[in-house]
Amino acid sequence: MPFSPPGRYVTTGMLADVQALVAADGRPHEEVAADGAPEATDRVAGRVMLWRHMGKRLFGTLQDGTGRMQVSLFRDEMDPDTYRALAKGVRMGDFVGVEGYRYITGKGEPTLGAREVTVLQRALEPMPDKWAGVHDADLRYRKRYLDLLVNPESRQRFQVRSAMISFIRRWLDDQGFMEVETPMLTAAASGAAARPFSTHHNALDRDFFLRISPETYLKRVVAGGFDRVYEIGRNFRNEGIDASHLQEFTMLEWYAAYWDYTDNMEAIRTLLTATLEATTGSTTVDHDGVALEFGVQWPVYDYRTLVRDATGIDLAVVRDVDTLKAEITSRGIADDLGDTVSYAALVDLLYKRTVRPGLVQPCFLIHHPAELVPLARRNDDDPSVLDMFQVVVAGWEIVKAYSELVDPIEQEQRLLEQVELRAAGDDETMMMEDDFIEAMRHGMPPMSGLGLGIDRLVALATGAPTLRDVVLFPLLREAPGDSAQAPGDATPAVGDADDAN
RNA sequence: GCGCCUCUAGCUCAAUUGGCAGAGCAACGGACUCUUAAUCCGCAGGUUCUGGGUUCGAGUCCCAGGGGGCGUACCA
Repeated sequence: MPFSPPGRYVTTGMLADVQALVAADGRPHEEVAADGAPEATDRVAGRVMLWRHMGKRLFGTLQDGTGRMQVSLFRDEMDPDTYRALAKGVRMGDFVGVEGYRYITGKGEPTLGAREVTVLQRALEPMPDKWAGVHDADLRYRKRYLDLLVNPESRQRFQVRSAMISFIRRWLDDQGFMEVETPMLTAAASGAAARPFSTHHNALDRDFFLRISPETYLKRVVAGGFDRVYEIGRNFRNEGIDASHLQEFTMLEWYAAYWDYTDNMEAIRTLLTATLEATTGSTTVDHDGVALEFGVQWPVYDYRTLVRDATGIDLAVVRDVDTLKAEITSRGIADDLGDTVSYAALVDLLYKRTVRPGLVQPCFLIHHPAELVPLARRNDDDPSVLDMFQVVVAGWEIVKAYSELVDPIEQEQRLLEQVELRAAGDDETMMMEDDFIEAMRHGMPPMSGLGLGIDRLVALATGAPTLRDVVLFPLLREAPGDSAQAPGDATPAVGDADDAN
């Protein structure tokens, strides 16, 4: 059967909306038909999910972004040849438009009785099993369109994701924050302790890094006079993959002049509870059968106290690499620490092994040792710790924030210490950024910034066991036999390639 | 990176101790006037991830490689 699909199909509404209208009408078919040939009142379009052919009558189920709705075709109500062609020619997966009249079937199903059916586009490949769907994780990630089509819980995760980001944007806008964009291709990877991806700019014949954090650029923006700014965007870190880590992940960072970290503690608690309430309808999140309660005051834990209670190691006393290394190994917390050269890396390892897994309910973790973050402001009463906090939930860090270091002299000194560590073999230190120091020398107001891992928040809120389930197309290895080139391998064709777009 | 598990038809899964590779759904042909995963009849569908090995005989056992999952290490 030859179909000639049109490029456009005007509907009178989305499926869920039309279905509600039909249900509200509520007239059985006999009643509608008693008045003679019923007039078409609605036009809908969607993908054919079911097509049940019963001789002189057939029922189809269409699906669009709002839901599903049943349509029916009667041979007696249209040209028999057309009916036959549609009954035989339409397959699951095809897109069709249906113009028809409203009625309720004997079983109570709101249905659009077709006067005219338009095939909008055929599907040449078969749909996944209509009942079993797609379960294979590999297939779900590589062919996400099939996953979204047949797995409602996957659909819903991405709807929640979108709603959360949208809500967060509005909230920040309402608080007087301005959304800005800063470079992803940068000369120095800064703002976090992580290994970067590197790439090459041909015309400049120079290597660049994909940003691991927008932090130092956002501070430059604040220095420029925009007192409250935020950016929602991708960060890239050249690290391993697991349930709570992705190579590219979406981060919200904001900076507010004249705030300190305590202002951010209050702000993030307000924002997160409001976001959960608005997008999931509750401030309680189920996590493997444990109810995570966001709607209360979150406990505040002192970092070094927790580490001391969990391990017996007092980081206020143990201040150098070698002693700490000895303490860790002698207590059997870790054995192979031979290549770890920085105090910060050891502290971090200690905390992640012993403390973090026990932090299940939402909590604030504050006053990390000063060595951990070279961009954070020291505490006035105890300069060996930072005015900093993290929000930890279910063993996942979803927020990191601190009062910012805005003293250029101290900043330069602390970045120099990072450079020395790098020279000693720690490849996850920050790089020196002279331009950032210079910006600070021109003057920066006191401020506090905050970073929120959007993917993790969405995964927690939707019960997704892994971040790959809340990212549409997570990075995977090349599929066997896949001829597509990875983006990094793309070679421009001969000639000008710059007028694409 | 390392360790463990896994890969069978388009999809979801079977296949006894190593003994003829199967089912449901989808597809294809047909029947059917109220279906809801419609039902019924028929038909077809395979490099059992790839390559090697052991064996009279391998989906099954062994070796190497690839994809995926989980754990672990690094990171948020």
